[in-house]
Amino acid sequence: MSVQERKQRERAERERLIVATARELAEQQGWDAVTTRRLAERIEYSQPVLYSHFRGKREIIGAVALKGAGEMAVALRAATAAADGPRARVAALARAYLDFAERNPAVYDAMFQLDGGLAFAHEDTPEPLKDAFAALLESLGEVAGDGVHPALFTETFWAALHGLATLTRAGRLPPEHTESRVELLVDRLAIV
Amino acid sequence: MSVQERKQRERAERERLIVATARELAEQQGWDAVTTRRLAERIEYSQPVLYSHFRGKREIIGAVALKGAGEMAVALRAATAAADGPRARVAALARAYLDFAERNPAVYDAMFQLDGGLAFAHEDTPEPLKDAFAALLESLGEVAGDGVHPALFTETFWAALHGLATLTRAGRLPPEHTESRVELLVDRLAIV
DNA sequence: TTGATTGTCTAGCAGTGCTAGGGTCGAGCC
DNA sequence: GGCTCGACCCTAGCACTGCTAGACAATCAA
Repeated sequence: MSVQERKQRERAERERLIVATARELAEQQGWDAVTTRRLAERIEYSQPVLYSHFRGKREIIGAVALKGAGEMAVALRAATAAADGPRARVAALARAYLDFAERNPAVYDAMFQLDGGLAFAHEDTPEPLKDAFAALLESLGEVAGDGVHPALFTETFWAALHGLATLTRAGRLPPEHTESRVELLVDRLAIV
Repeated sequence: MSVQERKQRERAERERLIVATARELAEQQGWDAVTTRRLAERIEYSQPVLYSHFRGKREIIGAVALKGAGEMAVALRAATAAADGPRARVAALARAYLDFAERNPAVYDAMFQLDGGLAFAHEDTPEPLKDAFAALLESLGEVAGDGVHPALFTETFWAALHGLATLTRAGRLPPEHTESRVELLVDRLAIV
């Protein structure tokens, strides 16, 4: 059985390699540059190997998104843990979120912009996605204010951050006053 | 000279046809379905004709975006004109914005999601885009609150709306409580 | 009627995601 | 140790994409 186990390990390792390479390529040259041929060449296998791991390019994007969601959750929790008081936590959360989006644009796109074939806001939503939302909820829930459902408040705040992140990166918003916009958002939306 | 004028008119008419057809196709089957071949077939000309009007697909998307921006500005102004008082105006604006995004998803994508080769937040930003932003500013500027720059407030509010629009349509947010989210946004962000 | 210019189309390029089918190699049995 | 068979992977190819060169036809000025 040890031979089979080794093969399974190697397969899992290769799958990680595919996802990591796709992510790397996307961060370097954008998702358009992530073609199955280029990806195959970088992992030093032929194209069909990709399809033995994933149904298609879409699923590879989905895998990158899941990995990214896990990392984002960690980053958000780390940022909020270091802050004192609800107001500071929310501010830290917002900055950490935008920072993650700016530092990992391709991953962010995979999560929220591209079609990775993932289910959102569903019972069969993958765990990392639920957890990333939970990380938002933990800090945002405590500043929702009376009579406002914490989840609904979180969704709204998240949408605002998402709008800032995407419009800024797409050149629709000048990047200079990002900090002021975040402050405005936190000041007005969060009730401390 | 009348012959040349007629030709020019016909060319302009064909250009409108291209843009309208691209938009129609995109709204019906998504932008992925808008290929140069399909588009050419629908306008009953060969592909190269498209390239005598536009540098490429990207510019066609840009043309659809510009047309859409003009329509959005009209829709927003119509909605706010019918409302009494700053608070009601902002609420009407927000609803009209999300309504436009929902009713014209392909146009909305062309404007804010896809690369149409347009310049944003620049001095050489095309007029329709500036005007759409101006339409937002007209109603949002009056509820920015003391010490907050109207343009910055407008950008932030707009980003929040954009986040709601895109996340909802991409299935990242459940569509049920959109109205509650909008109310929350207006209540907290707008200072009346 | 000719010559030139403008306009359009056919055909093709390099690239895309994805897959069928053949071949190789190694694991497991005698 | 040798053999068989199945898992694995690669070559080659499909139908499609955006875009363009070059041939051809229609229209204009002289």
